[in-house]
Amino acid sequence: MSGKPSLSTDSYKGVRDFYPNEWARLSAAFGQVREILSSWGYEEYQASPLERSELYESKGNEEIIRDQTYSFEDRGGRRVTLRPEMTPTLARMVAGKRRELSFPLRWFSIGNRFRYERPQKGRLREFFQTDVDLIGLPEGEADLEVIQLAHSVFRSFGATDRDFIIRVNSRALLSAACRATGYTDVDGVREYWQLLDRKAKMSPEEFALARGARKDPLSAVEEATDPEVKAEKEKLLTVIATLKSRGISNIVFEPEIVRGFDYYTGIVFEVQDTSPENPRALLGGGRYDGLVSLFGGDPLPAIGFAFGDVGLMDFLKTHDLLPEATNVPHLYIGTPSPEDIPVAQAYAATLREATTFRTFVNLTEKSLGDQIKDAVKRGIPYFAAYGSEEEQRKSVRLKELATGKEEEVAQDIIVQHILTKEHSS
RNA sequence: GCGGCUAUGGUGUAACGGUUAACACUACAGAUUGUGGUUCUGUCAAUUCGGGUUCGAUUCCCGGUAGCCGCCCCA
Repeated sequence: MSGKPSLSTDSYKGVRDFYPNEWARLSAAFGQVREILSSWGYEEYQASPLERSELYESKGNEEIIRDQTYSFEDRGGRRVTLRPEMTPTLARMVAGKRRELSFPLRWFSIGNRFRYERPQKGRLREFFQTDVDLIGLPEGEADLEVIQLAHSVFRSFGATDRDFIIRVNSRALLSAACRATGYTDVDGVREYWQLLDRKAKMSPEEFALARGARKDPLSAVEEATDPEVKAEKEKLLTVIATLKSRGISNIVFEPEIVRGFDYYTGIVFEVQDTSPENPRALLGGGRYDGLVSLFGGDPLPAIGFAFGDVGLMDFLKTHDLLPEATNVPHLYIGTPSPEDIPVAQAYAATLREATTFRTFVNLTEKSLGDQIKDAVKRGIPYFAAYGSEEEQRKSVRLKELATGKEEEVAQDIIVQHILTKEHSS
C-alpha cells in the first residue's frame, strides 16, 4: 500500500458493513426474534433477493419500480429486481405450492431488502427486515393473534407497554367513510389516503386546503352515522377492546393510520416508539386478502407485519434493551513455543466437543507475554498456556484476565469450569 | 428528483492567506525470551478531486464527488 491512489475502503452508498462486534449485536437481536416467533409456532422460510421484475409491476406502480428499485437486465434478457420487500415473494411462494401446504400457514423470514433511494436518517439502500405472516384465515382470531404477536415481540426484548404504542385502523372503515362522503372513484380515494398519510406533518389549515371542499371522511368516521361506517367502526373497536382484555394496554384506535401499500384490505397497524426521539413507525402491518390470488385461484386471506433492523436497534438502544451479545472466544490457548501449536490445537479440538464453547488457539510466534496482551486486546476473558508440559500434567494453569487470578484446573473440566463462572457472574 | 450543512492521518480533534500542518487515540516495533494491563522510547500515517482568485490556498470562490439532514416518495 504505497502512496498511490488505491481502492476506497468505504462501503457502497447507503449500505453497511457489519464488523464482528456489530454483527454479534444484530444477530443476537435476530436470535431473540427467531426465538419468540418460533415459540408461537411460526416457521422460518428464505428466498433469493433476486426476483423477476414483473412480480412488482402490478397496476400503477411502474414508476416506483423504475425509480426506486435496483433493477437490471440479465444476460438472457430477463428483467431482474433486487427485492424491495418480502410480501410479493411470500405470496408467490404460497401460491406456487398452494395444494401442498397445510393452511393456515404461520411463516416468518429475516433477510435483506433493497431500495434505490436517497439515504438519510432511518432509511438505507439495504436493510434487514423481519416479515411475519399468518395466511389462510379471515379476520377474527387471526387478526388478534398477529397483533398480539407483534406486541409479544417487543415485550420479549424486555420492553414495557409504556415504551411503545400500537396504533390500529381499518382500511375497510376508511373505504366506507370515503364512500359515505362521496369519494367514489378509486383515484380520488387513493389521493385522499396519501394525503392522510402526510397529515401528521401538516397544519390543520394545510390539510383542509389540500383536501378541498368535500366533507372529510375522518369526520364521517368520528360521527359514524352512516350504517356501513358504523358497522366497521364497531368491529374495529371490538378488536381493540378484545386485545386490551388480553393484556395489551398500549393499543389505540388511530383513524389517520393508512400504511402505504395498496394491497391492504382490512385492519392496518403500526408500532411506534413512545420516546419522542424516534417518531418513525418501528413496525407496520395489516390484512391483505387479495394478494395471493393475483397468482390465480381463489382469494387466500392473509395478515402480516414487518419491521426493520434500523428502527428496532434504535428502539432497543433508546430503552437500554440490547440483548447481551458476544462472539468473542471464551479461552485463549497460548503456546509457550511454536512447537507446541499442534498439541494446543489437539487440546482445543477436545474442548470444542462442547459446542457452545469457543476457543482461540495462538498460531503466531509471539512470546507468552505478548500472547496475553493479544488476548486482552481481543477481549477474551480466559487464558491458558498449553504445551507438552501441560499435556503430560493433564491440567492447565487457567488465568482470568480481568482479575489476574490463576488456578490449576484439570484439563477435562475446564469448559464446565469457565461456563459455570460465566453464568454466575 | 429538489434543497440545506459538512469534508484535515485508520479514528476524534486543532491551526494559519506565508518555513517542516499540531495534539490525542489506534496500529506497529522496542525497553520486557513460560505470563498481560501501567510507564517510557521510537515508527507509520492526513488537508476529498478538478478549476479559479493570489507572489503564495489546507484556508477565499466555483464545480465534481462523498457524508449527514430535510423535502418528494415510502409500492
